Amino acid sequence: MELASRYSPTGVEQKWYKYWEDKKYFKSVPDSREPFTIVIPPPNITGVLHMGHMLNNTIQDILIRRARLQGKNACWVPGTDHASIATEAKVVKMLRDQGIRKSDITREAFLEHAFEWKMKYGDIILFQLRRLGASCDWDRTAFTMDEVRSKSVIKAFVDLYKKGKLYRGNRMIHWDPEAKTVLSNEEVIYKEENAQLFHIRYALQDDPNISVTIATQRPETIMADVAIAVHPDDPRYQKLIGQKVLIPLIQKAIPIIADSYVELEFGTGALKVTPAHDQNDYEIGMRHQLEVVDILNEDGSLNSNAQILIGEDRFAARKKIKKLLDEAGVLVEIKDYQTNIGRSERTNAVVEPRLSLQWYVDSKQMAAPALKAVFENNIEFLPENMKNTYRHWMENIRDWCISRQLWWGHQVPAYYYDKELFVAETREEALFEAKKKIGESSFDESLFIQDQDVLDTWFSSWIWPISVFDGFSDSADFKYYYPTNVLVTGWDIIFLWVARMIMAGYEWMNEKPFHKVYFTGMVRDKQRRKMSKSLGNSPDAIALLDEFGADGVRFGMLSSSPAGGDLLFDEKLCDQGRSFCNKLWNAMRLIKSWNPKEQKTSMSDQLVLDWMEERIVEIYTESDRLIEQSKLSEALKLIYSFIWEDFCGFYLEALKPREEHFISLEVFDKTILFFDKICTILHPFMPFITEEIWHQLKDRMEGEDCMMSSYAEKKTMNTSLLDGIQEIRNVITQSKDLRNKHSIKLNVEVPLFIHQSEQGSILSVKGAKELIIKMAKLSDCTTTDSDISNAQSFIGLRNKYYILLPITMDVEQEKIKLLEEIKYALGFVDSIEKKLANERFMANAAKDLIDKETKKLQDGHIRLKSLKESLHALSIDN
RNA sequence: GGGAGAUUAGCUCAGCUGGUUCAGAGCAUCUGCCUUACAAGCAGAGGGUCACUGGUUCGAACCCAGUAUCUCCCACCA
Repeated sequence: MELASRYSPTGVEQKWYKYWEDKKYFKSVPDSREPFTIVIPPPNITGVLHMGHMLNNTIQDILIRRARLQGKNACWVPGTDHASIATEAKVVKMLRDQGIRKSDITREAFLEHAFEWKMKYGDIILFQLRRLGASCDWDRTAFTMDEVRSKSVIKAFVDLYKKGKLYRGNRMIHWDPEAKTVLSNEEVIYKEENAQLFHIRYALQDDPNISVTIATQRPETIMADVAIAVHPDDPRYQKLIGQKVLIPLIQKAIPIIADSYVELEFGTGALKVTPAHDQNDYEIGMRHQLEVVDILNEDGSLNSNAQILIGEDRFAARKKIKKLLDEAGVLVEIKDYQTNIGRSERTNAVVEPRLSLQWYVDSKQMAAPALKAVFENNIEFLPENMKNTYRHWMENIRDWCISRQLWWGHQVPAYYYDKELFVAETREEALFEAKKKIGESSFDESLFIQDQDVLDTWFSSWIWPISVFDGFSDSADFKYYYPTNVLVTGWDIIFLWVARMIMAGYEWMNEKPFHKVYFTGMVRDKQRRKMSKSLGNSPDAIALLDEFGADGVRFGMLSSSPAGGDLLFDEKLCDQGRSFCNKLWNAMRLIKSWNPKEQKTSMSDQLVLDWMEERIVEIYTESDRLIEQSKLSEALKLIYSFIWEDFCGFYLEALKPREEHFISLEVFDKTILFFDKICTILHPFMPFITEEIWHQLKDRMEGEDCMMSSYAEKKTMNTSLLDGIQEIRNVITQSKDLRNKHSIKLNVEVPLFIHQSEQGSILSVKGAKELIIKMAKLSDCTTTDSDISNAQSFIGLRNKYYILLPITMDVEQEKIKLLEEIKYALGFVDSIEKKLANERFMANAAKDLIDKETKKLQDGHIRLKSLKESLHALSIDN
């Protein structure tokens, strides 16, 4: 069977994914093994796979596959988030396209549409994750609004309420006029934007000739003004305090008050006080017992309290009122300035401060154990500096507004009868309580109504590590899998999600939800811009998978992605991943072309085999250590260069039969064994190609799959062998380089001489000679006791080497080269001698280090001597 | 306003507890090669005052102080 010279992931990836799934390799049930658990950060059902997901889930898959190879009971729980605001917006739009308005249908009808939408689109992203190779236990797929998760949410709410950690409060909140719901602080994104500052003149009620000029960015709210505030010490306004001014256009009289909140320097030093539409104004209003005039509707349009411009949207109203004020002659000036504007994370609408009655979680007491856990390193953060961010937020935590004026979500399990409030897990329970309190006889059930709001999406996410295992029902799964091992997520949701999960873990289970949090960076484009739909700079994830294959993309995502650091995505990296697949593929093709035969393994082959055996142990140990430290990209880079340089570049080249394809049985078998191990080591990173090669290499028994193989056993390493090969490779490179520099083609075979030193030479290693001759394309390789003056030379670890090239020597050039090397060697020796002569160094340095330095000094002296001899010989001969 | 981090090759970044075979990798560049697995390849090469200034130390890319530039987070004044 002829294999193409290029690896094609198409078909191969689908084949193996199905194979693994059919064999139920992703499935996990509690058993006696050690569990290794990850819960997925549930993607929104409105989402399609983007770069952030790919990065995130690649990392999770690597960790979970590695755990599986280590023999642990690996369990990766997938699922989706109902994404209250985002989904509701999508469904509203879908209905609008069908000519249906949300306001025209009932809550039940709307939810029916919404569930229908979810059924149709909600799991798309989970299928896209399969393309990436994600080895989730799909049987466990959870959804934040499915039965178990919904029950958990309600339980959590009722429990908190009973513990007195939930309350309703009438406060200034952030209102999203587009989604028509309240938002939590964390859902508002502030950004500096260009705005205008309007200076408007308010005339005194008693004397139209005197006026006060205020500065505002929102002139459309002047009708909601209830006072003008000035600083009590401001000399400009001293006489006016206590008097009244008229609001322009509507001529409403409002008092001038003094409040030290006002800054003298800003604007005109006079502040219009609008309690209904500004947090700080609200507080001023409270202090001065001012009324609250709300002139905005929930959609951001002006209501009848405004008296003018009723029904106009706030931004349209701003334009219009500007004209009106100008015509009235009260618009003094307009200044451009920059200010922070808060926008809704989901709809991007400018948020509106608004006074409203909402449900809150009393967060302060919950924060304490959550903060402690992280600072005592009971929960590890990666990168560590995220701890500071976390602490700052935790120490200044504000109560969490959890109610939302939406339909899609978990309806607040609170019920009202007249003015009485009943909170219970079911309507029946609440009803029972209500009747008990009110009295059965006078009870009118039609007056018994449930709270119309739903809960913040994050109120279901924060118990996700608990609810996916049905932890509130004390399940066996929960006991086995919780706490989970690691959470992999972006740092942008550290407050929205991570911090709250930790709080929830301690609140209900008195145990952390995960041991470690691996924060990934944001995926950015080459210009460092965050990838976003609106910029159009985000590549289509599926198209990428099609083009480069999942393994290629996984390689690309990971190869430049340290924890926490942002990833500058470049398709080139995926291309490099694809090339790597091709390299592996061709290594396999080479091995498959060999004809194993009963013959003795040559000495040089034996040397290479022994070396590779050591090298694999070394690479496994080192890469394992890196993964343990969560340095995944470094681990991958290490494995990559090992495979490319050592395995393909040296090992296979060294063993490759020159003309015939015959090879000794031992070499053949061992090579396959090595390749097996390499596949296993690489598998977590690039699962598809490794499984494919695994099966191409030889016929496997049932269940003998790369995904379920086991890691190489750790052994102590023979470092002298590793050093020996390093010297051999050095000699080979230098020999080739010298020929290259002198334009001697590689197929011109030339002799190499090794100057014997007291420690002998590399040729004392069995097989070294043959190996050097073969790899460096030499005619011969022998030792010598004297200097070869007409040859090109180079210095190895301990020996000097001469390569005899068919050229005439440039003596002067050679001398300069030697002098430079001598200079360096002198400095080197000198610095070590100084170091060793230093009492403080000898007293403080570890013994290991001193030994190492002593050895370095010896080597240095040998080199120096050899160099000097060469220079001497060169001078005498010429 | 408060806080965190960064500054190393043309670009993107490694460099763990200070120790001159550690100043590294990948990409890019240059030179030579279609050498029987791979041109998505092979053999090589060049390139850095480790932001700046001091200090600690026998020794500093690494520790300390200051300066400059940049990034991010939090809080927010109309």
